[in-house]
Amino acid sequence: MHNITTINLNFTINSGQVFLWDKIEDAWCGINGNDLLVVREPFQIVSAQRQARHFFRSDDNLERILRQISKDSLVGMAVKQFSGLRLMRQDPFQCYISFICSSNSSIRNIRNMLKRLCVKFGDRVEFEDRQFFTFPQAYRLANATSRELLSCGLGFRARYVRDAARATDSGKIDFEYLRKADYRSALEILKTVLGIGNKIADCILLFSLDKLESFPIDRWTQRILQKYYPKIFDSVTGKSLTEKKYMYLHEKIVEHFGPYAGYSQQFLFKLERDLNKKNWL
DNA sequence: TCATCACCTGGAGA
DNA sequence: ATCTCCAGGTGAT
Repeated sequence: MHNITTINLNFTINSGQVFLWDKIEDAWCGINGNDLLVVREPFQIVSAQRQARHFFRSDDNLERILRQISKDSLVGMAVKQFSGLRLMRQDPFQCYISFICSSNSSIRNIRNMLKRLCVKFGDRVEFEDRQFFTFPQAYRLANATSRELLSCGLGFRARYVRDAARATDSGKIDFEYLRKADYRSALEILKTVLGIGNKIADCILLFSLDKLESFPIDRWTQRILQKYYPKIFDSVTGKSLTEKKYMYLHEKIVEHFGPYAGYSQQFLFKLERDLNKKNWL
């Protein structure tokens, strides 16, 4: 049960990384790009499940990472409390669009927007007599009309989504290039897309492009830093996070939490949201 | 460079 | 029921 290879799907899926997952009977079903993933608990990664291994980042040296981030005592506590919580390696395009949609919205609402995009622009797949819709290809969203996007409830994000899809479709944004690029360069490139600022860029980098030093700083993360680390992160006081402040904070964060700060963030985020009884999916 | 403010929408809380 | 408020931010002034 406390084997380090055992994944707790409930913790993992309900930690704000993904939006298109549903628990159906005893299985968790999720959309990842063009794939439908179906997993059941207790879930243990075995070598044969190549796709699942990749998705759940089983290539990470988890023992080393958890040891490293547990040097911080609060993170260490969260690692024990949420044993089995993992970072996922999502389809980059889906992750990119998902977090662009997350802007000034709630998890429930984000999920609704994305589901409607899948139904309207994705492909229908069947599994065990149930219907699912995969995530749209970039060209489908790039060619969508604003009326169609608005009908999915995107609101002011419709323009962002269409422009972002066009950037991918035209090759201006190349995820495999970004995956190989260093953290800072990749961040700057993502931020050239309308609707992507520091926070959303960090989410995309952490959840789909293997940048484990990313530490998205949002309302919750700010709150966590202020509440538990008032001395170290005393610069989080103001409401607005300016560009300079964000960069400075990120430096301090990596200095304190280490090169796997992204994993730390995931445990802390889960801890604080649960503590405040916030809903997930 | 920094602080304010508007922004679509729908769910939760009063 | 009806209304207000706000939600994992960003872009424009």
